Amino acid sequence: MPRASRKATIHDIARLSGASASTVSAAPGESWRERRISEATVEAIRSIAAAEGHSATVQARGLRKARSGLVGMVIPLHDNRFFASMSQSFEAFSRQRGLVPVIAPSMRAPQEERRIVEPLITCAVGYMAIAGATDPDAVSAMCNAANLRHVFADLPGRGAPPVVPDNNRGAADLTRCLLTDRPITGATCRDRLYFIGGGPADYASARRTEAFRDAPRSAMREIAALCDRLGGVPAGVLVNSLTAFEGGLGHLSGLPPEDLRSSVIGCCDHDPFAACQPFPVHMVRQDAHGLIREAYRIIDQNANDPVLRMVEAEQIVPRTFHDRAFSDHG
Amino acid sequence: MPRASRKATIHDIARLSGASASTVSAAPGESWRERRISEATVEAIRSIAAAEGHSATVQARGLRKARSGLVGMVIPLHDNRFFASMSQSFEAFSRQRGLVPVIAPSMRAPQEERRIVEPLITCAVGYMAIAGATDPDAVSAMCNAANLRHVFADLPGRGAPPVVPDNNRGAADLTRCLLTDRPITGATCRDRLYFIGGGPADYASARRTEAFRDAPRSAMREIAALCDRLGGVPAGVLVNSLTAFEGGLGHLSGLPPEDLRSSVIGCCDHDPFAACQPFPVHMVRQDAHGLIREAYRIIDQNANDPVLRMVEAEQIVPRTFHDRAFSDHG
DNA sequence: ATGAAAGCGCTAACAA
DNA sequence: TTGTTAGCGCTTTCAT
Repeated sequence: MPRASRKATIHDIARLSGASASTVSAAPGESWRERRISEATVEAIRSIAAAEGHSATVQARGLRKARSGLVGMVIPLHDNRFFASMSQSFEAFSRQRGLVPVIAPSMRAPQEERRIVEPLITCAVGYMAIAGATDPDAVSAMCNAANLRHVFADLPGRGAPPVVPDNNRGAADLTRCLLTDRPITGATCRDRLYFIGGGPADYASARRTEAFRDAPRSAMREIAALCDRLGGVPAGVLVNSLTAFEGGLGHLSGLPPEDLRSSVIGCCDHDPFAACQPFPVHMVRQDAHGLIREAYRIIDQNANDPVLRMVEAEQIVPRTFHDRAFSDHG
Repeated sequence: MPRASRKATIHDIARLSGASASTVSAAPGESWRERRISEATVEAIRSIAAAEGHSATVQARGLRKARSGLVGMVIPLHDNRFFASMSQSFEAFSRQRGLVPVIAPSMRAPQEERRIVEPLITCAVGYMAIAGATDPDAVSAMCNAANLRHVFADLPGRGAPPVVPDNNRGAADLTRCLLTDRPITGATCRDRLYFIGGGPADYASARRTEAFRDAPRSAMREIAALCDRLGGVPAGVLVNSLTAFEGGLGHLSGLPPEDLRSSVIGCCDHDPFAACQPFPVHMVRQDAHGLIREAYRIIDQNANDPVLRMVEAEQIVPRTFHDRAFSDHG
């Protein structure tokens, strides 16, 4: 089924059209206007180029113009709701600008992160977005050495503009919702709000792969121990992440339903199925699209100040999972 | 913070090391052996190249060798568990071979699919994997015109080797599990097994974006109508996809728990949270990694026969969601 | 054991 | 309004 063994070049098109190579070169884009080439010539060239299936080779053009037409993005992994949403948005914004995005997963390992950034740099990407960086300073150093503009998303760095979700705000809103749902007096130990699955240390350590993998189990132990100590499920439980929430469910779903009746459960991350429990679950959906929109705004503006940009998250009220499609992160 | 304005070239390194450009060119790889360059010279060049932060520009090398070092993959969208797993695997296999993967989402639209394939071709990708193709024949035509090897995954095409999940086998296994759980006599209409959320037509039409988005709602209507007609939840419900399952839950979770006690529910797709319901759920997890492994086997073997390769799916028994980490797709 | 030189396909001055 | 020319940075014969 294969056909042509060698692709046509502008010289072939030049020969076929009777024009010169440079005229052919100018035809596809808009530069023929400045070069004052007649529209007729351009049309003629375009049509025979189309017939021959010619299109400028990215390598040659890139070599000449010192730009590859590629833009890079680093994410911890594809196989994750949040980062996949970011990929999807980055794709859309990039294509919209006529650029081809190269998205590479770092696997949450600083070493791998550096290994991933290097080929992106030698690919001559125009700029780079780094999401969930484990070693932002190292990445910044590499980018700066190559004079490459970059932004950080989700996890901040000091070497380039960072866009982060407003986690404090999100958690605060969530807490307020929980309190509205079930006024908490704090009269007894059980009548309080507890936070499960990571604290301040999470930023630096628990985001690493191994800890990440173990998060469900450890959250399950954590919540089981808490309930055991208190003699029942506390009035409010706020779970840090979906992974932890999964573990939390491991304990909570084994309990008789009436044990949960007077408790409110919340999670700082969102998943439509996770939201669908026999008890109400308050969730916060991170705005991955907004994060990337903001990142692209920085890129478009050519900003490079390291001021933190916050993007607000969205409150998800309990049991609304069927109001929106599973894949609808719009 | 930016530093060097222009990247060092082999000529710079040549000048600095006292060697010639061609010698510098041979140093990084293995070709210096055939060229009988002394190991000492190579080491010297390598060290000063490293010091200068030099690495061969992909554009120039690609132009010269007519290969870009890129490999392409087309997926319907990033923001989906199944396809994200495929991306993740494709990444790993590609990097393992020293190639940079470019993964582009087609949004399940044939027109977009063609728009996406074109830049990949002009990027001179070495080969291409197309997952969930909506118009495989058009893609094959484009690839063949560019003499580009390619394989299809998930959805087959006739123009290149296809790797597909063994859906029939998966559904059959699932059905057997359901029947084991709750022997179905078929004595009454309710005492039967029903299939929700798509039939044979799904392959061609319902996979389209619009239908995809509407799937939860339509599945919810479908199952509600069924239960209404039968006067209750049937003995067995097999749901086609996660999106449909989400809609199904919209109905089922509103029912009193005892209404579901004598029914078995199954889904042809898998999600750890979806599996965590107040009633047992049988699920099938597609082997995205296996699909890509097989696709890469085809690429490595340079095969191009259009014989269907099947990859088996994995049975997920009810309520095991906390046995594995959320992100652990092994 | 190494250097010189000729391009890969394209674009942008500079001519005409 | 268009053609000619000189490279972009690298690899690869072919000559030393």
